[in-house]
Amino acid sequence: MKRHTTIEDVAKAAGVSKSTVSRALNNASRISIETRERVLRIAEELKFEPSHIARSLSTRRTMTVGVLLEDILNSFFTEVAKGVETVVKKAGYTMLLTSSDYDLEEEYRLTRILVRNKVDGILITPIREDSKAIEFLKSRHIPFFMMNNKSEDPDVSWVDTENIEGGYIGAKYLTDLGHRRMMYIGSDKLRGTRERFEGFRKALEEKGIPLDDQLILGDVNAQKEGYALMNRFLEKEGVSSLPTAIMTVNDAVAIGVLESLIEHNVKIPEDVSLLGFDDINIAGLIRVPLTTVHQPKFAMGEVASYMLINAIEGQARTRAQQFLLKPHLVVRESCRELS
Amino acid sequence: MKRHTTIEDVAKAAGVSKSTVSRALNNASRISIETRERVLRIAEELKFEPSHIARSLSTRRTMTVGVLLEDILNSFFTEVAKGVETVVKKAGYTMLLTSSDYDLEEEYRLTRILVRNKVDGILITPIREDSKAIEFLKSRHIPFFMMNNKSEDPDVSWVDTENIEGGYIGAKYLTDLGHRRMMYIGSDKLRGTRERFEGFRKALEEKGIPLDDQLILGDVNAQKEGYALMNRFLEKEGVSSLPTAIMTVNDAVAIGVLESLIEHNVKIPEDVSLLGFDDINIAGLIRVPLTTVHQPKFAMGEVASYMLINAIEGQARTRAQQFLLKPHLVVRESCRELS
DNA sequence: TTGTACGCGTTATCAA
DNA sequence: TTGATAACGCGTACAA
Repeated sequence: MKRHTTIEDVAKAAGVSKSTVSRALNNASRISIETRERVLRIAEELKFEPSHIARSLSTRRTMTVGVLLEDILNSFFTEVAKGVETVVKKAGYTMLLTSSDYDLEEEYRLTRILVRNKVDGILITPIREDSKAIEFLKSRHIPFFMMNNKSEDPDVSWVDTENIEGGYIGAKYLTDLGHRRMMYIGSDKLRGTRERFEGFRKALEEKGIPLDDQLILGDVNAQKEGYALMNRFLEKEGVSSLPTAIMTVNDAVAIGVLESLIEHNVKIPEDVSLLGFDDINIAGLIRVPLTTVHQPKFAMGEVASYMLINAIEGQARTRAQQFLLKPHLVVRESCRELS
Repeated sequence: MKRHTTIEDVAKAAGVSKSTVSRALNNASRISIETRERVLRIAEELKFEPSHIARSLSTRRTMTVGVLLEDILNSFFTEVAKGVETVVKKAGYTMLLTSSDYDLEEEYRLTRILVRNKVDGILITPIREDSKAIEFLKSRHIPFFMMNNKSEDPDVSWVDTENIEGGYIGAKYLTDLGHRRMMYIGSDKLRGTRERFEGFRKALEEKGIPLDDQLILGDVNAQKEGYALMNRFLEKEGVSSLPTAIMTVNDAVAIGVLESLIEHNVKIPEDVSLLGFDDINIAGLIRVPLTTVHQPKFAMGEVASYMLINAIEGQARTRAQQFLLKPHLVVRESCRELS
């Protein structure tokens, strides 16, 4: 059974006590330059790596933040994570990344695992703002920050895009192009979708377009699901029952839908206009460059992690904070004007 | 200063000792049903979460595996990670995900952080098979498994695609289409690229096409870099000096290159044929559906993590293992036959 | 400036 | 079936 080198080994090799080694590694003060350098040299020779575990147990700090995303295969989330990583790393923290795949039980399970791991704080894109995971974090007084969702609770901090406005911008663009009969694909279980749909509704109302005529298709979040849903629809209802425009809850779903449409020989945007949401890095490069509503993803990760670390390290009990990010339309080639 | 509930608190509340609580939580044996259920109930009431930190310190196991990727924004790697997550989760482990961004120093730094965190094992897509990070892992006898790379060292376990064959398949396809003057974009610093290029060379040799006529452009791995490189090339050399076909080291780079070409009004595949590598999930959906060499990404993650956990948990000192995965060509629309 | 001794929260060992 | 006690490896008052 091989054991790793401990602080004790270094101490012996240097002929000093554990505390001296510890001071040499952390506390620059209260130690003579000579012994400090000698200890450091010996530690390096022995390839000593201080046990993060033991250190955390002692200091009650782990210097890690847990990041719990909904779908790691959707680059919306990895772009957010990239923003997180940037600021977190600069502050000396490590991020622990996991993904719930939109499964509430899994989200709860992973949250508890993060807490067991004693992360200093948690960044989460919650499936629902009132999920068990959120309740758990609140009751345990774990510093956390919601991303890509909102909460009515004034004690909860979050950063989110103005989804109603985003939905409105997108739908207004479609109605301005002359579309009257549309399909909205998303998940009514998610607040973000509901808000985007609310904006969609608002835009239609303004033009006096009845909502009853619209097709609302739900519970879809991931690319695969969008693909499967559209396949089912086309096989059941046929191409002829397609509306003139489709708005999806995010680009991943839009791409899945696009894939299905192409396989069924539906031309975009000639036969159907397609509008996404998020503006993920690939959106402009897919077969039909996707017109979509841009979300500031990287900034979302930056803001959330910056504020979380503030809360972790802040001495005074700071108030919860909320941030709204502005979306904007990015016009590409997936929508056409109706003649 | 708020403290979390510990095993001690539960013990007091239940009127038993720490050891009994511990047994109730882990060891089903050697404890009476009644006390066990009572303890568990009380633990639940107190929302007790055992400290993973303390447990790890005691058991010398963390039940986490570190996953160190090269580029988290390239979905090749997240697809591999998805494969890892699947088997790792089933075995009760958590994965700790990080990304080096092709930076050797960063790779080394992150490796040491993972070791400090006392992960039970490490899965790594190493930038180089002989990097400091790998040396470090070997010298410290940390169980690890290389993905997406090979090693001559018989003690090192790895899983990789047959890159030479992959490069050959791709280049042969291009030469069969009649291409004679090509451009190869990758990084000669990476073994995978060198191997793929070796296959490229082999295919050209078979047809008697001189290698000297080919343009070899290096150090490019990520989408952004591919985009920047092609921009520089076009601005310096002009569109007229473009070859008839471009082969890239991976799809991410191909997409970046495509982006640049489109902006310069170069038509794919009419003006230039473009061939990728990896077959990432988006490859078939980009503006010009990408003809590419498929790698079994998910399987790569599965094999590596399965074997790593075997090594971690295996009692007998198992030999190092090597796996070669077969690539195959996926023909889409980004290459054309030369008349 | 350095060393001693204790605490962090859990599991493992050995008695009872 | 239970409980007391010693690890696990590090940081840190407090003492020297």
